[in-house]
Amino acid sequence: MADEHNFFERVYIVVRQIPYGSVTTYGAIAKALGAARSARMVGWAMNASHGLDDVPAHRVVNRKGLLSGKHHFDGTHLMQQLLESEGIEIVDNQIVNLEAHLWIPKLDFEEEGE
DNA sequence: AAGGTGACCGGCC
DNA sequence: TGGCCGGCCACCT
Repeated sequence: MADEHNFFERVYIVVRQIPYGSVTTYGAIAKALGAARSARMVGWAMNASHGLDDVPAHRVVNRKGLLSGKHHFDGTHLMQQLLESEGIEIVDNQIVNLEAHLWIPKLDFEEEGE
């Protein structure tokens, strides 16, 4: 009954599966949705994720590990502190050793049937 | 219905 | 890594 017909929901589903202390990139999410070229749409979906406590948008960063979306959070450093709270080091709004915390979502665009 | 927008990505220098 | 340019695609007005 999930509104998976919406691209946004698809993004939320993936983001919600991001484990604690891990982060992922827009490209990875987009790829998991089968639309690696729609990475921008992923960001769009995140923008709509405001108010959705089920969507840890703070665990989503751009390709370089930059907290691109921190600017949209309630607090300026809210996103950073959230990540640091999970054991992720952040310097200059950028994740340190991104690959160490990088988590690539599996193709769950049909995993929801579980 | 059409145009503009955007929390991006990849390629090139 | 960093800066610039084009492409991409769904959402909003």
